[in-house]
Amino acid sequence: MKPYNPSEVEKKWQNVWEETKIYSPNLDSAKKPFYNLMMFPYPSAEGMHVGNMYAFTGADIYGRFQRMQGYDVFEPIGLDGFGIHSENYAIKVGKHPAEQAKISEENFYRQLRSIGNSYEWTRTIETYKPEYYKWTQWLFIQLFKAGLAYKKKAPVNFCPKDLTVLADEQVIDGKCERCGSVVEKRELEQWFFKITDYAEKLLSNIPELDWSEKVKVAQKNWIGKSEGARIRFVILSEAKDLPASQQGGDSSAMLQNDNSIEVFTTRPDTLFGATFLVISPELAKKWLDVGWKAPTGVGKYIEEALVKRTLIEENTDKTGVFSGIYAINPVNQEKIPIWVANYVLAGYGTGAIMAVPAHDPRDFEFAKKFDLQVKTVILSETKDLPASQQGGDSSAMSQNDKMIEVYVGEGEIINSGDWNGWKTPESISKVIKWLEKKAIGKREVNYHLRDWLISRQRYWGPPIPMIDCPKCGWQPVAEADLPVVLPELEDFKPEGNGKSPLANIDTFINTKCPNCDGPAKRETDVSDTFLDSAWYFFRYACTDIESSAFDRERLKKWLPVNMYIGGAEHSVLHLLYSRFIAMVLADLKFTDFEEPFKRFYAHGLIVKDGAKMSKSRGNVIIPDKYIAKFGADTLRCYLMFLGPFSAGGDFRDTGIEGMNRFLKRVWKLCSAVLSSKYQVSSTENTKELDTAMNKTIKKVTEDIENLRYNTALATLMEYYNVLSEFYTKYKILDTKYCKTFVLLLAPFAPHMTEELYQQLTIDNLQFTNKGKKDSQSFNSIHLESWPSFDEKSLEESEVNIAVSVNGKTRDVIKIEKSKVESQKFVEQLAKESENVKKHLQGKKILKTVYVQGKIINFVID
RNA sequence: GCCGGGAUGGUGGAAUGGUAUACACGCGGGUCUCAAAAACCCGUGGGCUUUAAACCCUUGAGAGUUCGAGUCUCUCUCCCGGCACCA
Repeated sequence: MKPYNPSEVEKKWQNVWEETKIYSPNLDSAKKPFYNLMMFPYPSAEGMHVGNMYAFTGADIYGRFQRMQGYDVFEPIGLDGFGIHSENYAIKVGKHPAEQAKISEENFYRQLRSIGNSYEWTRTIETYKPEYYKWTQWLFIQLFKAGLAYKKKAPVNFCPKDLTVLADEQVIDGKCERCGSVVEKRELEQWFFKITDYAEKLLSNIPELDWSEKVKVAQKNWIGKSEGARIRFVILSEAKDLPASQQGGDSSAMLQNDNSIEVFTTRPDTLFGATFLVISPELAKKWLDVGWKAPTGVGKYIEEALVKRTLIEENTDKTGVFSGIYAINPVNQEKIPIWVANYVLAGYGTGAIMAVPAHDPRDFEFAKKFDLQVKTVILSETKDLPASQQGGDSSAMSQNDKMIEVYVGEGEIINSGDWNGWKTPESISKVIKWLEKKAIGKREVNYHLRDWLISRQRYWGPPIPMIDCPKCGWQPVAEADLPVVLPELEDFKPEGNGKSPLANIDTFINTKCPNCDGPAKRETDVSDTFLDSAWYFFRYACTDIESSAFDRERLKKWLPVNMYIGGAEHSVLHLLYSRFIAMVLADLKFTDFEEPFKRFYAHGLIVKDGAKMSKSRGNVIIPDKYIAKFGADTLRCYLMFLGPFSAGGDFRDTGIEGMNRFLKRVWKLCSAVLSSKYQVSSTENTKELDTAMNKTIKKVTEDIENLRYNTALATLMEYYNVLSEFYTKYKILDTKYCKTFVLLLAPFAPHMTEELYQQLTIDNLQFTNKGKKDSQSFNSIHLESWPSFDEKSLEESEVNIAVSVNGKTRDVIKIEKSKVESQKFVEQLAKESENVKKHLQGKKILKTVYVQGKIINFVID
């Protein structure tokens, strides 16, 4: 056999696989469907880096393993090429995004082919092609029809560099997720999806997901459920200059007709301790707008606070001003002041809070700064607190503030009339019932999750398929008229005027109303890239269907996705959006499942020299040159051997050579075995080989099932060492050991194992191809059955038993397997060991612990 | 601040409460060669500057549970990731 030449072998088999379509399951007739999905790659112009390859290889190994287990594995691939990132790059290199997309697509697909994954190449998707985004637009329309898409003027995140708005999820630490610019708050009219309608379902479904705890917790925190009460405070009638709110239904704490103000709290049990109210500057501004005559200085403060709000929120200094108005605490009728302060958020709850400085650190800090009353109403359960701290009215905190600290924990309610003696938090619901009875407040649940801001003022995305008619209002484009094709624009750059470049194209804008046929105008914004990727896995299974986005029966067969592998950075963005879309489609009776991903596995990150790979650092590794030098198989194995798949690793050139050596040795051994004339089916000493083989099968199988690829490879190396040693010694090795070896290695190094397997089976007729599929022209290793192991062969005739004295190992003795059950025998043998004798000499054995077949421990005084 | 995950040789890492350091990288020595590369062989946690045996120490620090702890419990230090004025 020829020496190992990866580039030759890899090209050869990649072509054969694609021609014979061995990775293309029949989606309608498949008996055991397995949807193996990896996260939609964004086709960056620089090409695929090793981080991508790491993720894809890990996912592919799992898919290949399942295929050899007898599943009809569907492993699709495509490109998420719409979006700001692609558009910005096109602008940078002075190309049109569509032109750049073509170049990137070609390059990315070439690279994807070179890494040797078992992709279904006949069902690719590119989000920027009309045959795909037609259905993205269709999806938008379904949401609109269901009342889940609406356009509204709201304070939104605006990126001054990308010149577009961003969803909450795309703002990290007040900065643009993409470019890192500090995000501004702007009041703009935008399209939203009502993801908040699904907050409860998104949350309550989490326990049934087979996802890592980390990702589940991240989603849980992002949804951020808080249970509590909405409580009404009457405003003192002296404040006659306050106008009542005209329109009802406003969820914010606008003044109600009966001159009251509402707050949300998770601690209604501390209501007796509420010594003042605080409203957000935004809410105060609304009051001003409807005619509130604020005292001098208050209006100025509000304006200033609002300006500061649009900047970065790094300044957490609490500021505020007394509004001049008082409210009545509904439970004790005390007159308490209303303040306007920057530490209250406008977008959460009612935009107003009741401040309980004794039991909330933020309120405490504020009260301390402005010398406001602090009133303890929860008795601390911590026994060693000074008695002075435990209860009583402590308004004079400024005189002795060391004595008073905030207590946020649980305890007994005190100084609270009827509630005294109740234990919190168990009695919170009791408190709420009490409040409801007296019509002071009612139970309320709030979520951190906001509606998904879906519109973008950019060019490179699917136009939002909506038409604004002066008579009929917003109307969806007729489904028969889809897609709304993205016009080819010369000047596609964003202008930053809050409008998409499409707004300059009269021929695009002017259209007819689908309802009344009168003149109307098209929406000119495009949708967020995250919408493209929120449903692509539906379409993969239905790329051959032209009449609809997907076929219900097809989806029933293939979805939810059996295994989804991707980066943890999408824990809240993509995964949450996809779950939302899947739930909506289920509710609209398009599909039969709510959760799109049964199992999600987050892989680790590949770094270079300890730092995240990035263009700006100049440490991005493109796999091409390594593949050219060592082959994709070597690189695949190297990446998987770095460490646990969930942990990622540091990319280093030196390790690759080691892995290349290993594969070369495997090739060499198989070649030698093949060319040796005397292939015997059994030799004198094959017992140890059988044991090693069966052990290896067991371990590798378990490891791959649990995505422990690094230890699977280590086990294979150990197995190689056994085979190699044997062969060196006897110059003979039955090919079955080699066959098993290449079968186990096949998911990791698909090309070389295919070549070796073909050689090993070429004139070996007694070997039947059990896993053989319908119309294959050759018996690919990748369609073979995964080796099974014989439990009996795992048993060795002799076992090693560690002998320890007081827990310290002093010797290891060999015992015949048949004798391990007799403790007496083992004990006696152990005591005969010279070294053990030495340690037992003159000591009294207090106790002997024997763990069968493993260890015997003598406890001495 | 809250939540989640970590810390093991020179390096990446391995270990259902039962022989810590598997597997590999690197390094050292050797074989082959005029020489080098490749390949192959041997060695490789520390005490320990000869070898072998024995002994002692060693899984971030300290305590505890246990016949026995890298693994379980508590306290602490440091690192990584997420959320963060969400009432």
